[in-house]
Amino acid sequence: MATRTARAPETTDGCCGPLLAEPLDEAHADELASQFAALADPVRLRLLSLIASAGEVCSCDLQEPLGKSQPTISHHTRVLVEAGLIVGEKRGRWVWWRVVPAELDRLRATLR
Amino acid sequence: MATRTARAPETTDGCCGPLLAEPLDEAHADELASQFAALADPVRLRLLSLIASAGEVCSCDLQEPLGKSQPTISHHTRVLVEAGLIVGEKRGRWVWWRVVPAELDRLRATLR
DNA sequence: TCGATGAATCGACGCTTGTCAATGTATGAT
DNA sequence: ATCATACATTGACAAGCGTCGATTCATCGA
Repeated sequence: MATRTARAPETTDGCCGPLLAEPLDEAHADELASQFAALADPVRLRLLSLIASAGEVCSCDLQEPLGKSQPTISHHTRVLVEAGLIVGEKRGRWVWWRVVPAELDRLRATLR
Repeated sequence: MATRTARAPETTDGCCGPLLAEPLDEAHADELASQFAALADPVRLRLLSLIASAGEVCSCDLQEPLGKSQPTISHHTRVLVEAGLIVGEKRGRWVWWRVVPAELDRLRATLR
């Protein structure tokens, strides 16, 4: 969530230009790989897709369409947060999730 | 390699428009996830990057920069082939690898 | 203050994955 | 025909990951 320390976009500075232009060094490869790993699970993709297409989603609306337990969903949102792809804001009793378009843009840009 | 049945781009037809426009169904999520999984390893990313930036690369030139054993590299190329991201052509004694730009484009397009 | 509710954490389980040594297979040179 | 070389496959092992039940933590309403 927003209040938790998200450690992903420590990289937002200048990491990882086009993957295909010049060979990656190991450090950048590790960072990139862990971001792609966040997308390498069907449940997380559907989660991300749900959040993105709705603009903003409460956790309470995720469990039913995904068909997973509450701890499992919490685990997946955490992975996406640590990858910098979504952020959660705690409002009242619920957490509202949004995507981070800039981070998706960065990822997309590496596939050039 | 080119002669092995690559089972990835059975999807090249019309799978998976923008991830962020509408919720993914489970089938598409599975396919997409396995493609991202192919990118979710630092060795494979560097492998892909090496191939892409060189245009075409012989396997014999991969082992040294990657610092992995021959079977390990063979394993990773296989994963990338099955994801449809590279193709290999056996010429003489060597296999030459190239990226499949269209497939990378498809993947990139899903991150919108 | 207390009980109820939403979400994060913990512990455990089975499955998948990355890695390598050993072996197999195909191609080229002698 | 035989040997050397380039790559694929197999088998095995450790590490990582997805999942859930149980528990804990935090927030709100009564």
